[in-house]
Amino acid sequence: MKKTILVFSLLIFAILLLFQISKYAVLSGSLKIEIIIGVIAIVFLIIGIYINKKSLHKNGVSSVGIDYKKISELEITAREYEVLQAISEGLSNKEIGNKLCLSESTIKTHVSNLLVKLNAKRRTQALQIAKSYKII
Amino acid sequence: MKKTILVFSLLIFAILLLFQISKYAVLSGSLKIEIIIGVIAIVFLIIGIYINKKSLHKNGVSSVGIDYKKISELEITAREYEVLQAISEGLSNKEIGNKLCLSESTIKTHVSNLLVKLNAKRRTQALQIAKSYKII
DNA sequence: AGTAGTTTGGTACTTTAGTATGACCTCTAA
DNA sequence: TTAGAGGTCATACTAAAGTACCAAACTACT
Repeated sequence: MKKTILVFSLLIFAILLLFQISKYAVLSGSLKIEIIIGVIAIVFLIIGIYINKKSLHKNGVSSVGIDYKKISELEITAREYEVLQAISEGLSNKEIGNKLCLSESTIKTHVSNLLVKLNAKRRTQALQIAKSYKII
Repeated sequence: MKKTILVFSLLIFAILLLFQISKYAVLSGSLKIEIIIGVIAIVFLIIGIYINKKSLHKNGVSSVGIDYKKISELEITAREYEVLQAISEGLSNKEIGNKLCLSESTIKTHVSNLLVKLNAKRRTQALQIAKSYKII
């Protein structure tokens, strides 16, 4: 948040500076009006692109990162988290067991524990909840 | 494609017009330089935002929205898509039936069709595939 | 009016998921 | 050293999920 404020302050300052420079440059006749307008146009074109990209990142799908704090808050263990990730890949219990070199029983135990910790009734609901918590 | 060329031609013409108007307005002293620069800045800011949005739409799917083209490409019907969305909310077949005022049998039919169309073996896999296609 | 596609629902069945419980092992901190 | 936590696996069970049919009704288009 602080970074955003800093960036915007600098941006506004730069724009004001640009305005003043261009104004005096034109009045003193040291620069042609076409060049000033061209520079202004290019600068604001870039700013427009930048702002748009930012806003898309903000309310977009773009991954923000995983909330590791939440994972430990929910007391989800490393093994359980591995299983959760495998579930999100759409694997069955047997396939997860295969992938992690464990028996299907073990996976079932982990899944059961996960469902309790995530307060879910099904693995699909666990997925939805985990996503809302930003832990996958 | 023709539309794009037309839009760009008009845009370039408008920009050139703007340049000339602003130049003569300043030289004749009928408008203050600050106002001209401000207008130029705003216009190019908007153009920048517009171009960026266009380019995002162009190379693949827009990072924000849903790839509706892909949905129809996969021949997923409206009802099936509703069911797919309900699955992504972590609902069971019975709950989906409840939500859409349909029997569980009907939901099972829709789910089965969805799995075939998405080439998935399980609903969790369907979810993962649907996400990779950006249709949910 | 007939055809194709969608939607809805059913039965009967197999497979997968999930629960409950108990057992054994390993590691770590009190 | 012993209690606790994490991990592993098993059995037995119930509940969902998914498959494979079938059939009727309801569009929309020709």
